[in-house]
Amino acid sequence: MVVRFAPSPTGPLHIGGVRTALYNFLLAKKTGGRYILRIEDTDQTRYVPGAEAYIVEALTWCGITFDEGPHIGGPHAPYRQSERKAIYAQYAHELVARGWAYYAFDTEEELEAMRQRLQAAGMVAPQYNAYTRSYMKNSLTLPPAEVQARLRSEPYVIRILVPRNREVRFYDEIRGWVTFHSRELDDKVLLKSDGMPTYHLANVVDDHLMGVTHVIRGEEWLPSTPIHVLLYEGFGWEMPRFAHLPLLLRPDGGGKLSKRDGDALGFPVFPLRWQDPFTGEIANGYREAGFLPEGVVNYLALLGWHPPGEKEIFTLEELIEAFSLKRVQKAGARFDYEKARWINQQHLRRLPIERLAQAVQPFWAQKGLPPLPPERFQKLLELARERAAVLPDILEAVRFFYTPPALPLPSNLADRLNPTVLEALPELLAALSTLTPWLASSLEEAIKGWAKRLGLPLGKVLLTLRLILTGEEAGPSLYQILEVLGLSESRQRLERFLEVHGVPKRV
RNA sequence: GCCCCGUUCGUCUAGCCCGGUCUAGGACACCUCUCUUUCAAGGAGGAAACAGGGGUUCAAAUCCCCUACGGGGUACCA
Repeated sequence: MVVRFAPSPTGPLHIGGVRTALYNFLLAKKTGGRYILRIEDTDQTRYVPGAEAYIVEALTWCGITFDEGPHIGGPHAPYRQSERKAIYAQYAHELVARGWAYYAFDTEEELEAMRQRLQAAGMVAPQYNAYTRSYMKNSLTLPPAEVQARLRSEPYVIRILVPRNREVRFYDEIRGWVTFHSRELDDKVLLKSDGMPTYHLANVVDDHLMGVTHVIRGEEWLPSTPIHVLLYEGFGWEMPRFAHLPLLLRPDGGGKLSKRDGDALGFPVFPLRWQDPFTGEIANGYREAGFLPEGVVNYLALLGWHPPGEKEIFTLEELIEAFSLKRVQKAGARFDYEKARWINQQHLRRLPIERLAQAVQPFWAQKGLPPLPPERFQKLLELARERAAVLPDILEAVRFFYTPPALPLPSNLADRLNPTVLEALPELLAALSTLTPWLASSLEEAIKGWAKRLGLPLGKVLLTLRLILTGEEAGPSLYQILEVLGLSESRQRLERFLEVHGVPKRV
C-alpha cells in the first residue's frame, strides 16, 4: 500500500488536514506500506512562506512521519510540484495527442463574457463543457493553422475533453459506488497559462508516477474525482483506490472547519501556533494550548472513525493496530473541544512523570519560573496532574507553590479562618519545626493529632491552614502541599501570616 | 439552481452490509448520590436518539422509494 498526503502550502495545516494525514499514516503503518509527503504548490499566487516548514513541523510533533518527502528525499524526488513543472506539461500535451484534451485560447474577459451570457440566460454556474466549448476559442473550433500560430504566440491552457454522454463510476472505499454523468462535468483546465498544472492533472500524474495505490483525502474532493477517473482512462493508467473521508464540521454546525476560523471558535484549529507572515496575525495551536500530541492524535482519530470495542484511549501504536477504513464514518463530524480536552486529560494522567515534567517545562519557563531539581519538580507535578486537562492547568493547580498568598487575606476568605486554630498557630509552628521526617505521612499524623487535642473537626483545621499557606480554598492534599513546600517555606508563610494578621486574643 | 454525499441521545458514536438477540449500547457534556479536609479524580445512578412519510416482510434503526434537512462541489484554488 502506497499512500500520500498532499497539502498545499497556502498557510498552516488545520486539524482536518492533520486527521487526513493521520488516517493515511495509520494505514501505511498498519500495512507496512509507504507514506509520501507531497507539496502541492502549483498555485504560485497563493504561496505562503513558512507554510511547508510548518506542515512538516506540525506532523512531526504529532508523531506522523513519512518515508518520502521534500524534507527527506526519496526515489520519486522532487516532491514539490513546482519543481516538477516540466513533467506535467509533457503529460498534458500527451493527453492532447491522445484526443483527451485540447488547447484553449480564451482570455479571462472572454470567459467572463461567456459566463455573463449564460447567467443572463438563467444558468447559475456556467461551465466550459461539451455545449459551450463549440463557440469558444480552442483547438476544437479554430482551424489547425490558426491553432499552431496561436500556440506559438499566445498564452494558452490545456483543458480536458470530457466525453459527451457517459456515466463515470468509481468505487469509494467508504461510500461504495458513486456515479456521475459526464454532462455535469466541465472541461477543467489541466495546464494553466503559466505552464503550471492544476490540481487535477498534477495529482493524477504524480500519484501514477509515485506508485500511489490508495488516494485517501477529504470529501471535498469527491465531486472532482470523476475528472480524475477520466484522466486515468485517458492516460491508460491503472486507477488507485479512492477513499473520501467525512469532513470535520464546526461545532455550531455551520459548515466545515476551515483555516479561516482561526481562534474564532473558542478553540485552536491548528496543531501549532501560526503567525501569518503577511499580516502578523497569530493563531493559537494545540501545542501551545498545552495539549499532548498523543491527546490530539487520539481525539482526531475518533472523529469519523470508531474502533471495534469500547476503548477510547489509544496510543499511536494502538491506533495503527486498530485502524481500518471499513470503520470510517460517512457523515461529517462536528468538532467537540470538551471531548478533546477530556481525551488529553486521560493521556496526561498516563504519561510517565519524567515525560510530563518535560512537557510542562516550557510552560514553567514561559512563566519565568526558576528551574527546580527534577525530583522536587516531579513531586509537585504529581499533585497537579489529576486536576489538569491541559498543561497550563497544571501550573494553575500548583500556583500556591510559586505565589505565596497575598496578605492580608480578603475578607471573604479571612472570614473562613477558624479562630481556635489561629490562636494555636504558634504552638503548631513550634511542633512542626521539630517534626522529622518532613513527609506528607508524618505531617498528616501530626496535624490530625493536633486537631484532636484542640477538639476541632479536621476540616476546619485544614481549611484554615490551607488558606494561610496557599490563599486558596481548594487544591491538592494539604499534607502534600506542606511536604513539597518544605519546612522553611511553610514556616515562613505561617510566620508572615501571624505578622500581618496577628494572633487573635481569646476574649 | 444543478450535481454528489450524508442523516441513531446536545456532541462523538455502537448496531445497519448478513432484518428478529435493540425495553437501541458506550463516551464527552449535564444532573443526583457516593468517596474525600477542599477542588479535582474515582465509584454508583439518571435524563437524553433511530429526521418524516410510504412500501417490502410474520418482523425494519437495519432493505427499497419519496420528502425534508445538513454538508460538499460547481475557478487558469487546492
